[in-house]
Amino acid sequence: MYKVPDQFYFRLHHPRPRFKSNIENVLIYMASEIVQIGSKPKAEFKQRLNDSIRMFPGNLNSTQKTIDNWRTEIDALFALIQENDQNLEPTYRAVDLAENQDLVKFFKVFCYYFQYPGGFVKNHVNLELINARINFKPAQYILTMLFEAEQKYGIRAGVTKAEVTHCIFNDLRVTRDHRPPLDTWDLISSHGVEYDWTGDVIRYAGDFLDYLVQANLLIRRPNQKYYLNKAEGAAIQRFIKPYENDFNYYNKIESLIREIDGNAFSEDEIKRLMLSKITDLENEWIRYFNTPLSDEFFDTDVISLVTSESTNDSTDTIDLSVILEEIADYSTGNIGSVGEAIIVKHEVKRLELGGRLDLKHLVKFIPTHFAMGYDISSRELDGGIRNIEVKTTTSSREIHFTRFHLTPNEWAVAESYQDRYYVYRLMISKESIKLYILQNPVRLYKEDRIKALPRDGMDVTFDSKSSGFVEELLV
DNA sequence: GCTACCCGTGCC
DNA sequence: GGCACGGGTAGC
Repeated sequence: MYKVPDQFYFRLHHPRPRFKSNIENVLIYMASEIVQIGSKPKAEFKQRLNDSIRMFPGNLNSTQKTIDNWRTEIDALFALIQENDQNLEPTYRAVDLAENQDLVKFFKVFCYYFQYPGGFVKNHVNLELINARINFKPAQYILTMLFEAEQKYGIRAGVTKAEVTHCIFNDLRVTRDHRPPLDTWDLISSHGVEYDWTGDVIRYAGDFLDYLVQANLLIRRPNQKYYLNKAEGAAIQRFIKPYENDFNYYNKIESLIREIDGNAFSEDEIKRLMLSKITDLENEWIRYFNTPLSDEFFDTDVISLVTSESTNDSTDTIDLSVILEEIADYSTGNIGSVGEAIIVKHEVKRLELGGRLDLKHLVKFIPTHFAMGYDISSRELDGGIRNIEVKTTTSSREIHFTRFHLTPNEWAVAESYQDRYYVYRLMISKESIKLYILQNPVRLYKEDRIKALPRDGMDVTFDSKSSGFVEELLV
């Protein structure tokens, strides 16, 4: 059994995600609820968020303890809430996730910013990391290692959770001394030794590798190894390059260190000063974690997502690449415009199959700046108008619970067009593209078939499993 | 005393 | 073996 030599052993840790198998649904739910609550005094904010968590399917009978744990741990890890004066409020990241529902992008950004030391662990833990001189960005290190190994040896380089745990995460020669990634690869590939695979030991590195999969940067094969996702070459290069901005604890505490060096403080005083400085950095960390990145930097490239090597052997999924070839012109757009392009194709096909070739040319995309309250003007088979608002989500795995936001204008337009107004909910994942069609959302709401909460328009929630709105995508 | 990550334990 | 509940417990 391989063990890191004692003098180099330092076990890294981050808050443990609950709901691991359901993380996409929980994250969108939490972000949406946090945005819905808005800016509120601390106690009220916490209470309202607890109430929301309690309403999440399966939580009705959980103890208060579990509810509190959800609230604090999800926020600690993903930085969805920030302090502002005496209030708590949603962060930019929470708003972006709630509104755009681009989970792949969310995880890319998360992995990009994730580092040790980092604001997601308690201050005294960060102090230990700083005292140990740890300075480690796991996404950058892992992606660089796999990329360089592939370049040098011309192979497909894959790693297991256990290898990443014992040869990268828990070894100061990497996390403190920045051993060249290729050297680490050589070590891993030459080892031929057993590793400790038991639960908690490999949990943290394992979770992080899974986040890289959610970000579409790695793929996990049935042999339990993680490989670079060839379809995301450009994004991977962004992780490998030096960062555009950085959150360097060591630079930020430099002046304090100088002050300590110049004075005869006791050990307790030094610890207190350091902890207080790290506490001060906490809000700055949340702001750093929420720095918006330019769209072309991280917006999900839908082509890359669906042309990724599949992680299962299912053969009954539709051939997504065929669909995407047809909309190749849009491949650099954000997920919203790709979704709209897919729906234009879908509508043309629907009219064709309905024998109305004469109406095809009337399917039109309406640019957002016209503020019509819908994205696409299409036709019914009887020639009547069908106005369509497209709402798109991406994630690595399929998600089942879904919500979307309609602006005040969209909701008002929906109300006036009634049965002529449709919401096309398009959910793009590595495994499939699913389309849910909601005709006349205002009526569905009045008939209690969907839920909607007013917030600068309406937050609409429906359950894709039980509501029966699913429609086959025709492209 | 309370809060919020930490992580043992037991379920699936 | 993976995963989450909810008790543990350090630090505020």
